[in-house]
Amino acid sequence: MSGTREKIIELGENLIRTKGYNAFSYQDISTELGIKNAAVHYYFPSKENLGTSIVKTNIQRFEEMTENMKSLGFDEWQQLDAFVKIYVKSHREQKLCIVGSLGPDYNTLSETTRAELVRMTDIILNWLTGLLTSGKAKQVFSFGEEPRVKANRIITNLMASLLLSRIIEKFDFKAVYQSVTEELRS
Amino acid sequence: MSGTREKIIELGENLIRTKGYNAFSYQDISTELGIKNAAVHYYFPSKENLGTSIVKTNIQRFEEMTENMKSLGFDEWQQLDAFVKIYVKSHREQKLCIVGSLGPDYNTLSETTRAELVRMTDIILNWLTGLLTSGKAKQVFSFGEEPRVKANRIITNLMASLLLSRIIEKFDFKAVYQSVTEELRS
DNA sequence: TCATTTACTTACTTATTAGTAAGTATATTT
DNA sequence: AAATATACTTACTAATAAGTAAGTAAATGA
Repeated sequence: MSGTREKIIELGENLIRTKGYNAFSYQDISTELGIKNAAVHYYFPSKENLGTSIVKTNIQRFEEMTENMKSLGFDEWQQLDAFVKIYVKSHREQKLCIVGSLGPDYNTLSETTRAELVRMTDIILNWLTGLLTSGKAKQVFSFGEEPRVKANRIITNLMASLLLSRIIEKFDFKAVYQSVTEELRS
Repeated sequence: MSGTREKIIELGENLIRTKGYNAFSYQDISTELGIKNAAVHYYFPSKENLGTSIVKTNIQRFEEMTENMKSLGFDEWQQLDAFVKIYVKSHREQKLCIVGSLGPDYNTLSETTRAELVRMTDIILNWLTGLLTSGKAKQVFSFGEEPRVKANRIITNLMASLLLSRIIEKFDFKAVYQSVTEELRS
């Protein structure tokens, strides 16, 4: 096993998050990996297939992370910090998140890829809502709104800040994510 | 004058905001307008050219709106409401905003289109920052953060909420934009 | 009225795309 | 040792993309 399949998924994800789904081609991947176009089709018969696999991999990664935090007994603040760190890392790597990259192309995606994107977005929003609900109940987080609305506002802050950082060089990404968390302190 | 040029710009904008920049073609436009491919190239020699014109048109529209509000003596709340309404309209039409649509494709855009997108984003962020600064000084808006950071957080809330509304059917867009404004009440 | 500009069409070209069918060398299994 | 599965390559196809050169019909201007 040379791990080509995994490399294709990783490269595909990076391409989606830097150029966008409709701007990358199988050639981009095959050239980078030093293989032929058809070799990519060997693993992923169609682009829709690859797109779906990339989203599925991301879902798995997210679920492993949250389950891991749970089993390690992370408190609400630790979990929130770990979550925010995902976006801080994306920002450092000048990448958008998967949802922010594939969302604008939603209407051009296949039904199966759409379904996975919906599932991923749901999982993230539900997880964060749960975290905020629990943190509010235990009074470790302090905020006035409904947890679901607060979750929506935090995620939109993080997602679109990655986008604006790409456009506006001096966009203060740090100020945004810091105010997101500081606001929750009581 | 048949207004073909204006129709192309309008259609192009709608295509960018529904399918994304790299997913639409001159064929999409020519077919819809009942003209030939080459006719679109007659007005806009290259796609980069069209993209740039679309962003420029949006900048003009935004500046006309803000100048108009100023000359009509709109107060801070009226101006904020008018601004939020742009996104409410986009939401109703199931479209993203131009920045949210072109941002993910930023790395695939030409230098000239990028420059206009940067300019547009700057203009909007500066305008909202100014509005929040003035509203805070007059104590008609109440918020703790720096106006620039608050502006960033409001815009990211609105932009990415359009995106999430596209993915998650039952995404509560209204709850987000209402909490954005209600939060500013003292 | 003649010349020119405007607003296109016709008919291409070149490049790139996703995708496929058939072949091959190397491991792995029986 | 023979059969088979794995991981590809070679060599394409068909579709679509952006873009162009040359032509045309109608309106406008001198």
